[in-house]
Amino acid sequence: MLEKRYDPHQVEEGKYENWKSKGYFTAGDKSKIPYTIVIPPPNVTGKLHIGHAWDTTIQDIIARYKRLQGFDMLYLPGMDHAGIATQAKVMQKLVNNGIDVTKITREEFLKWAWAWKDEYADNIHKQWAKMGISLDYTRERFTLDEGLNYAVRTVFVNLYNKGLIYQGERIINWDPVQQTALSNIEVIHQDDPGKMFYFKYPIVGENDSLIVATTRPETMFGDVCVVVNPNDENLKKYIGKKVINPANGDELPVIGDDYVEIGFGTGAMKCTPAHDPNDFIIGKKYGFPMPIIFNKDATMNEKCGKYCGLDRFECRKVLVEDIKAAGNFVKTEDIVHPVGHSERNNCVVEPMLSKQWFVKMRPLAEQSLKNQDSETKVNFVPERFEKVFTSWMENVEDWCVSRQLWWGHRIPAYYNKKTGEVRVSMDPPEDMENWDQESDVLDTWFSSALWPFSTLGWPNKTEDLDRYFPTDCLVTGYDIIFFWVSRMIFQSLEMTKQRPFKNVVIHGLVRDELGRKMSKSLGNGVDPMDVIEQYGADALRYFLTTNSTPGQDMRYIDEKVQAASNYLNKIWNSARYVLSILPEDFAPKALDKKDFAPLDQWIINRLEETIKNVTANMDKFDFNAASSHLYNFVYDDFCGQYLEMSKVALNSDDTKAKEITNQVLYSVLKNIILLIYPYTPFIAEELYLNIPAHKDSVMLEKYPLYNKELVDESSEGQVNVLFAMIKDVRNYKIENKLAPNAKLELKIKLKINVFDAFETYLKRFTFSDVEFVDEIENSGDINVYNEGSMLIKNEAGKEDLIKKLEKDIESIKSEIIRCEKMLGNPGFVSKAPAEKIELEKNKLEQHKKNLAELETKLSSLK
RNA sequence: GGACACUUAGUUCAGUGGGAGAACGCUUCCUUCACACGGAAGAGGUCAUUGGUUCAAUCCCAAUAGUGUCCACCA
Repeated sequence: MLEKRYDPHQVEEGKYENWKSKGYFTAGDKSKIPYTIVIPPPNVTGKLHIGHAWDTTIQDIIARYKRLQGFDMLYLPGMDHAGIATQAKVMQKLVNNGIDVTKITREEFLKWAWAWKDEYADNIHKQWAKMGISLDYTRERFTLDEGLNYAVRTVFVNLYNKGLIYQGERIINWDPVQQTALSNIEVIHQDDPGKMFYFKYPIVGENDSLIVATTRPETMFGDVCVVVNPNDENLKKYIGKKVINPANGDELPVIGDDYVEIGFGTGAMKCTPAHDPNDFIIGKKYGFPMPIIFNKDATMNEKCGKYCGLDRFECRKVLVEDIKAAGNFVKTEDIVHPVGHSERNNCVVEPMLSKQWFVKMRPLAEQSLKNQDSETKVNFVPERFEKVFTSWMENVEDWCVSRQLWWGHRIPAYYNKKTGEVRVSMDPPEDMENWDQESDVLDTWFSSALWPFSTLGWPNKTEDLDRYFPTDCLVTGYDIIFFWVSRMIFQSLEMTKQRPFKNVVIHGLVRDELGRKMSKSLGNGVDPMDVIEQYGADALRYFLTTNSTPGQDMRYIDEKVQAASNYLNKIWNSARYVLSILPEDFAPKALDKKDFAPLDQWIINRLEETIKNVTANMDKFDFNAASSHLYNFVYDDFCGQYLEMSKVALNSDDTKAKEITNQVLYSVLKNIILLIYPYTPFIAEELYLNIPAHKDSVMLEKYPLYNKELVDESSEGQVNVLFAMIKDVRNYKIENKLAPNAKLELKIKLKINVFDAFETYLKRFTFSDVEFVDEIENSGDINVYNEGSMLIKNEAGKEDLIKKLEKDIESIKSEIIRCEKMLGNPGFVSKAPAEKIELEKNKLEQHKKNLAELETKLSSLK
């Protein structure tokens, strides 16, 4: 017997471990059609946040839905080593433990990092379990494990041999805190307040000067020339002359290039090829030297004279003061301009000339774009995100993949100690003593990009790869379309000649109650484990997946989780009630619509309709729409109507009616449990295990299928009359200030013969005394229905009743006017579809009929 | 500078080319034998603004305003 109150903790206790130990999460049934989802591997840097909970719950709903539909469901788990983020955290931990990280070796560090990984992986496993994520742990992978390293090396060597990976000296984004290169998308441009400095660059040998503006005076030590537009009437006379760099007194040539925009700024631009991507292009074009003026930690280096050793921002201050003192300062302006920050630690990124490894993106991007025009395109849900992907691909630049870190896949390149020859190969050269391996590792996203196939054993031709790849569905947030989705697509197409997934379901971000992004600095993050502690995993899951439309952001609102919990309590209690009625020897039988009373038929019609709608929306990944169909069915149809009305049959002497009612109650309850199961597996399992004739787990059941054979709408009209009567009686009692259980004298006449079907219901449920008459007296208070009428003898509240009637008549009159206007419009009659016209005609007729009846009633009342 | 999204009830959000919906909140009533984490009844909206397409626009199109997000090397 179920407890009176749904207690999520009691319900959720032990279920996950049971499922897992029984092997229900394990894929591999060859008799079924495979369906594959790989988890977006969370970083081993910390615990899962509410965004992860959303992401994985969507996946789990799909997984549980597909599994119940009879697919061989593979939901593959794993985690990401998250190079920079993890290395930073482990280093911090070592510092906190008093370890001198400057003396530590690569090997020692990696030992610490692996220990860290184990600890955090353990934590994440526990969180997945709490949330009920049905992952196949027999196939769990880590982006840094042996097999994935093999895949990474294979891809690197392959791309290198095709000329799609190269080593080059280019301007990259330098993170001076982590002291590593970053890719473009790891840099966040934000508008920061800053200053534009204007300096005089005196002309050599003349009493004249050029005014040059810059936001980064400290880079002046790397200036190689000043550029003006050759068509600039005011400035072209300076081309060929030399100017003095006010920072260090160097003589710089003035050159002409139409890259510089006339009229922008002062019209003269200083060129620092080693520290600005545009200047780099110019520097290269004219063959200038490219002096690097920063150390790796972004302090000034020896090229900066007395400023050597100063922090870049400190240098800026001092230098500006010195230029002022020398009389070359013109002015400053306060400006707001975009400044690049490291995505990981928010420090200001420094553009810096550096030798790094790059992936040549153009050919790979072209291939990905071309694939979107084919039948095997990746289907974005919602569709609009495809444009985000394609426009990025169209403009993508080469991808800097080398990182100056330890925690990651070490690049399989080797340098010959004597000749300097570079060799890229799967395995180290045989005479390794003569070679040094590249010390850099690869960008974390390089290995993540291979995730959908590397986890299945690629490049080996494994059974799993053959069976489960390409995967069916990837679920992720729109914020990592560039980082991850795009890269999986091009790597997969290049390496496997197949798309990595058929569908990619994009969701938004979880925001706080005020719509703000959750962040550590605001301290407004919500820990899913706290929510589970308070409301249970099922309520959290239900809330997360039913409160937004696909691709849209969502706010975390505590009351809504509470509402979800109330809904589950509602289902719980209805189940408790149904189970309390079913006889001990109850045995489910196949339903046959010829046994149904009109009410039974009605609820079965509603159920089948619900199954159809839920399934259709599940298939579209629209979980909000799917769940609301079920919600309405549970509250309005099942609990609101059928559960109450069926009490009549249950309390009657009609054993046949009782038996059918029991069968219907059982069937509806079981279907509700199965339909809610993907969302809230714990409570579904608990209820399922309490219904008669259950299997060992709800996970062994079959998902409901729409069954047309059970549907019959011929008695809908009768049921609707009944419901309308009940509603009117309730209204009547309220309007007349009668107690809900007050006895009423009613006279009812129905044109269609539903007396047999409803007499008991009418007597038992809503009314206390029902009197049936053949004719309705044209006096007293009368409520009229399409198929009949109901007479209520009434003395009290006559005035209120008249008021209400008048109000109803007003609104129905305006409806009639609307209909008549429409039907009187020649445009409508000639152009609207025939069925629309028919519909309006019927409406008008109905309204007129209702109006006449209301008016009769009103006049009889008066 | 480009691109995308959003603007609907007090709040958070669904939705549809032809009579405006949910949840929460609010008002009134009810502890009646599944559930007061409940039930019944109800109030509350010129669907941002202005044009256009259409027989018909909250919905499609365009512009405007506001909000948010992403992309972008402009000194």
